[in-house]
Amino acid sequence: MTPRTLDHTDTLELPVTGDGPFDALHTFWKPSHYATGLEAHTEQRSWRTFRVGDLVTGVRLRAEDRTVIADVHTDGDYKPAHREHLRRRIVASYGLDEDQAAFTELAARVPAMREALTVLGGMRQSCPEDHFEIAVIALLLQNVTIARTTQMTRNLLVHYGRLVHFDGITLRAWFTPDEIAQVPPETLKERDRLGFRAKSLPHYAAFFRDHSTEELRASDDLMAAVQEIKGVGPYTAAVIASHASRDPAAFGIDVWNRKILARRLLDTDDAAPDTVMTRLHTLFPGHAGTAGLYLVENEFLQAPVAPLLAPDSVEAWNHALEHAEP
DNA sequence: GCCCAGGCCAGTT
DNA sequence: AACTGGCATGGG
Repeated sequence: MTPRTLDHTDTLELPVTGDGPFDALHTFWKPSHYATGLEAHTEQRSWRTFRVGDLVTGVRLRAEDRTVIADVHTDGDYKPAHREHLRRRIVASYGLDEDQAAFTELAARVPAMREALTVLGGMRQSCPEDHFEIAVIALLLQNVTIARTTQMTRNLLVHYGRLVHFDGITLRAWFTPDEIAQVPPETLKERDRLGFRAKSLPHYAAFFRDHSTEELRASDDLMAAVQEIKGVGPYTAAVIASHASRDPAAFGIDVWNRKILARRLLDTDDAAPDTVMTRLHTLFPGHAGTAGLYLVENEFLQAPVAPLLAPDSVEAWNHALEHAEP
């Protein structure tokens, strides 16, 4: 499959206005995140695709001190509205305007958080996905191993996403709700191997097609609103709230991070979800999500799920994506 | 075979 | 309200 080439069309300089330190590497790249092909990271720079309305954009990100420099690549008619949309999206996705002082103050008083804070201080939540995209990712995480989540993600992106090339890197890009809403559940089940999720994805697509990001951001109870979608429960709703809406208090607990938090906060191999959540909210009132993020990422720092790319392995990365079998 | 994965729903107590 | 079985699929 030959990727569509995106040309350099803009450069955005985005100051980090939130207080406290800024850890660019661990803000752009999360050691615990599985490989999607939507983003690639080296020590010095990151690449990521964004759907901006009708446009597919490819962005190279790097930081110079407290300024994030985003080199934008597109293949379509890039207008001032696209530029403004993308600027807001990147600032929000990486929390460049968020204050961290409240969390840092709480965290400094909790011994179990000391190591994570030392190693990752200045890391912000990262969610380049919009509400629809992160909802789909959470759906694909439900009750399966990461290997199968990765398989399903690849199937969907190969069949319904885009393949693009810019600044020397090849990446996949998301499908929009419109682009996938009409795919029949049988196809999602049989061709894309989604299993019982095949019935849910069309409901997700229809909901996010009919409710804009702006509308959802304004919702006074987002978690309740998205749980109206068939296939969205407490876990998926919390992932959407903590990631896409950046609610620092929301944390999606699953069998995986539950064990990590039980060990770090309760000194036991495992515990009931309620026990873990109560402990997390008690230790970090209003910031349970941020606290969970720090503890989980610290856990994966030494053995990342999708490691950083060495600069000389970009060729192999591109080849793998361009020759992926559906 | 059997068990379990970075859950959710519908049907029972 | 709180519990339970079933749901798809693939890997150990």
